[in-house]
Amino acid sequence: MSHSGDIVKKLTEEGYRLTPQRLMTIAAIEHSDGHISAEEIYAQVVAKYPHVNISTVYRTLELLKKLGLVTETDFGEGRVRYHPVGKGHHHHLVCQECGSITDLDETVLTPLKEDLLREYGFKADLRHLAIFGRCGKCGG
Amino acid sequence: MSHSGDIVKKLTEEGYRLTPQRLMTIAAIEHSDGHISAEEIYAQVVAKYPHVNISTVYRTLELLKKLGLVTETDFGEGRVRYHPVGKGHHHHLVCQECGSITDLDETVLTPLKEDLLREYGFKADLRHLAIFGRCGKCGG
DNA sequence: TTTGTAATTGCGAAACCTTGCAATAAGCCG
DNA sequence: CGGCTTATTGCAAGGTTTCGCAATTACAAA
Repeated sequence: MSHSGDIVKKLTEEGYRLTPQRLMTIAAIEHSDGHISAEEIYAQVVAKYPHVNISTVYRTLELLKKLGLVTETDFGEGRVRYHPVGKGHHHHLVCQECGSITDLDETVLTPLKEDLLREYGFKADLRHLAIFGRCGKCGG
Repeated sequence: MSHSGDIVKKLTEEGYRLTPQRLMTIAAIEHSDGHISAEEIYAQVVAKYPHVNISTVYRTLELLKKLGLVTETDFGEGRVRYHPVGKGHHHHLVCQECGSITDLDETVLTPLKEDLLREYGFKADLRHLAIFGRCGKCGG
């Protein structure tokens, strides 16, 4: 299982420095509901360290993505949201008509992932996907 | 089958005005190899109408998307690419290690689409997807 | 604890895309 | 063909994200 601190531990193991900016960014992600934007993270970090720059938050997010510690999902809002991998994976059905969002278990994409691996030798990174379309209510 | 002019025809039918800016944008998309960026479209339009603004290109692209005439694909380059629907659908496997791109027939996603429709009544719009991961050569 | 070094940050600028608003012009109607 | 209406455009400003560079600082080693 995972708990708060996993991300910090991994960073240390990999030899990355634990700066206050990184620790605050990580805390914001881990204490969020799991779908937090860079701007929201930045707001929390600035509350404690007013001189911090938002580009540092973006750089931390990029690092955590690279290490596979957070996933990035585009809900079509004009900005991207972040989720700690330790909190589990899932996907979202986003209705382009009414904007409703339905959560989806990650197993829905397992057959596709296996297909791509078998047919193309490709290891797809499908951990937190937003799929756009029309929900049942809005029909087609 | 489809040919150049389909998009213009559809716009007329739907009551949209055929401005030179729109016609040039459409021509650029239709004469492209099928994966053209807004900036590239803009460069072609400006060559003929130097006073045109890039926001007009973006607005035309948004309109064509809404009408289902072009698809938008994010190859992870920091900008999005456009493709005329008339030229057929396909998907891409994008390797995050070496950057290689493998084309994929759209049928690969048919089972997933049917699944989502059956289980959730959701009509997924999966016409031109970029799937990220690692290709066979780069392994994991 | 102090020093050294290289990773990290802050800053400013820039790239990509969107939006509000006033000016323009496409297409309809006479 | 000429005027009318309103969709469309250009412009300018703003939002999100990235990047180069010089200054800072975390951590290792003395």
